[in-house]
Amino acid sequence: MNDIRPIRATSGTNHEGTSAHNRRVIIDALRLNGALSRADLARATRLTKQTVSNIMEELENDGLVTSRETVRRGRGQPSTPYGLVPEGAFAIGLQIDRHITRAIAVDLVGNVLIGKEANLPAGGPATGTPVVLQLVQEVRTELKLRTAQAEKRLVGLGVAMPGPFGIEQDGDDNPWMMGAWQRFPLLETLSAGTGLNVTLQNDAAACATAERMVGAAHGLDHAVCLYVGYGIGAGLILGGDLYSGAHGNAGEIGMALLTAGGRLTQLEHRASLASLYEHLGVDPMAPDIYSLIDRRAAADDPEILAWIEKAAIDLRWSVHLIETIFDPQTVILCGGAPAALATRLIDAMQPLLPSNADRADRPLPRLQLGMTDPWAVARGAAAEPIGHAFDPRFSAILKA
Amino acid sequence: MNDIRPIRATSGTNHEGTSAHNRRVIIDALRLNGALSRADLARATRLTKQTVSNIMEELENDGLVTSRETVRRGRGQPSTPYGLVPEGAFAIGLQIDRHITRAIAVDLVGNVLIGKEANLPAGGPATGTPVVLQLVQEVRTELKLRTAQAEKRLVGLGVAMPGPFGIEQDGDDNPWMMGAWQRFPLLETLSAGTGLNVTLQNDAAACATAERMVGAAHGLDHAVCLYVGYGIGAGLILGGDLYSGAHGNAGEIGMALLTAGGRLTQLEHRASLASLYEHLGVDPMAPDIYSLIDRRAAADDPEILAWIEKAAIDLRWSVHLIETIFDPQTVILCGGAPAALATRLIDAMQPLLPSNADRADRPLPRLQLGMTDPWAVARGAAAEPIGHAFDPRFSAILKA
DNA sequence: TCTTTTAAGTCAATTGTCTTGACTTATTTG
DNA sequence: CAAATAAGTCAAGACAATTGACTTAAAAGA
Repeated sequence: MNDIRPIRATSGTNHEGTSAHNRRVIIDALRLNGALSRADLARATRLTKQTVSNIMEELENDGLVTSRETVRRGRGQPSTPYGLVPEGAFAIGLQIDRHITRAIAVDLVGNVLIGKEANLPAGGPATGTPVVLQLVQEVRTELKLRTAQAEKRLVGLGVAMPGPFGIEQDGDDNPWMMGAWQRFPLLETLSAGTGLNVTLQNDAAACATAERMVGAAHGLDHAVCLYVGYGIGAGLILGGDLYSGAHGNAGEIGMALLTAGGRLTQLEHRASLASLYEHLGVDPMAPDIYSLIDRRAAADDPEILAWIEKAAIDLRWSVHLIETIFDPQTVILCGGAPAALATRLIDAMQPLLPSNADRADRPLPRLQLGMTDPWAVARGAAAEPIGHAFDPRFSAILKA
Repeated sequence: MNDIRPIRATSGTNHEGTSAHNRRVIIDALRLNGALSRADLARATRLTKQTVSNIMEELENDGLVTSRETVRRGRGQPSTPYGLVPEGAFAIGLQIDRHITRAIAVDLVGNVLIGKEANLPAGGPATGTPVVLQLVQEVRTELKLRTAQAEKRLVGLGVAMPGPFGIEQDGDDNPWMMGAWQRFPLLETLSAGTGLNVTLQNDAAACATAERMVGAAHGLDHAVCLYVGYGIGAGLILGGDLYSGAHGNAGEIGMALLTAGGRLTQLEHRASLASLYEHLGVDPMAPDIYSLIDRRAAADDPEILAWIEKAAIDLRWSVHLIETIFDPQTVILCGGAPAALATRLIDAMQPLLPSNADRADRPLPRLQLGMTDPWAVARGAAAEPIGHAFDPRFSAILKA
């Protein structure tokens, strides 16, 4: 009698879904192509001139776009391009790493306005959460002082930290593995502490998000970011969207197993900054380690070069694996590695292993260098709420 | 002056996109849950009762749904469930393999109505295309005889064959690698030869499509089908959709490199029916090879068991890799391997390697058995046009 | 048995959003 | 200076979902 089976279904949509989608499509087109006239937008989106005009008027009233100088392009009435207003929206990005946390404020077009960092005390979330909340608060306050409208145009707080999430791991007691943070109800805590919409992704995914919004993956539908940081992971842009898997752990290739020296080991143990620090015998906790590595790499320090040679073998394999499995348009090396190290790694990885990605008509290189500054992860974290609020996506048309 | 840069943008949508989406959502809900009343559908899709009623009337007129016996569920007017009409749509699926081709006809709910197979002569597309077209024509003719409406309800021809596509490979002259087929303009030829909409996917993707429509991946958003056939590949259901990559070659894990016996080799060389045939010294061209292997496996033939032991090592690694990289809800072993072999493979793969997929709250097993009959690939090929025509997808709301 | 409650489903009017076609404006071309 | 071309607006129309009142049919309770 009481048939309470849950019914599975996709949500339907209605006029508002249509309208929301079309707004996003227009914002996206302006982000990808720069300023465009209403007529250009109508052609590109296949909407009618009139529809575009109506939406543009709305967007202008909402402070998201403004008109630029008219341009004459041959016959006919000159067109009036419209461009995104950077101050149309803001987001805060937060990176939580092993011994450091960084918070930044970005605007609608991805400019970094403010960046602050702080040391994270040992002791996990119990002692770390107040530090993190304090840092976010500082950035938020400064943003408020700079731009009066910022507070009400703040679309969310994006958080990035190393994964995997929700797994009981071996060596979970090792503070470097961040197990305590990974099992902590971070979203709820930060949401309650800030009153903002909070989202979480792993650091590789955050890098991919950043590359997609303003970097080498801009406008690409299929790209994989190979993130080399303290750990190693892949951020996946598949079909135009970030892919996170069923539990947010997709792309954790650091945990992929490979046979090296006759025994099965994790990729992470062979090619990551952690393995470099170990190789060099330096303390990963040292505050200036990033610039130290950068300097030594730039000076072609033989110890570093030796590690690069070794790591390149496994990274070459990783690129081959990524190309074979994902069939992307390009692979982007990005993230926590200093620029001098990253460029040398890429050089050492040449020639890449033959793969399905060898095609005569490639418009993009198989492997390219992405962002390598220490703030890249935070930028990606900040890009997530912006993208969530403004990018065209299937779920955005569906009813709540 | 002449600024002819192409403008990149997502397409907008309008009322028809909305309506098309809502129709698809309803059909999808009926496929996933079986017959549902209009009120149930309204709740599940978040559409209003009235909207659902309007759409149901349309769908009934189009012959896609019919009412069932009314059911009393407590107080209130009894509800009238509606279910999909199997004869509402048909599709033809075509598998092209190394020495054999199979064509089937399926209906809207995935029933296989007709299946025919033929030997493919050596010589590639030049000699094979007429055979393939003939086979499709036979199935189509028989379908027409059985169901008067079938011809005008035929939504397309789905083709599946081994990948990768569009690559110049080593050993391309080897007829077993099907290089000539892979570079042949198959879509155009079949489209011209049949007048149908034709789509192409690799055999692993086809299996995943079949598992999604009527098999173990039914209703799952994140599932990977590990296809073990003459080659080995992965069919990827990511975020509710089949993922094919930038060039249709995503999931070609057979070409992934691993170190075995001290040297780098492809997974395909270690664990695939090709490697089994080689191990057994049998001719892969033998017409009854499938049942031969099935019988020998069922009888626990020691040579087969030896191969299974060896292949299980690499397949365990594959499952670990898939879980690590895709973070799916489940992995499904499916495809061209006979049932007796597949079940023994799964047993031999236990225990699986520890991975991110080890979670206390798993609702599904990490590895399960999917379809293993020789027709699975053709079924998946046939499922593609049906899914394309009736499943909710982002691209279906966009303007042409 | 009769009334009330509850739920399915319909009817008719309304609303929100895109589309259509005619029109205006501004520029280049000949 | 007229014709051609393109950007952009105006006002009416079309389409599809929504709303709220209504009808129908069954169960529950008095």
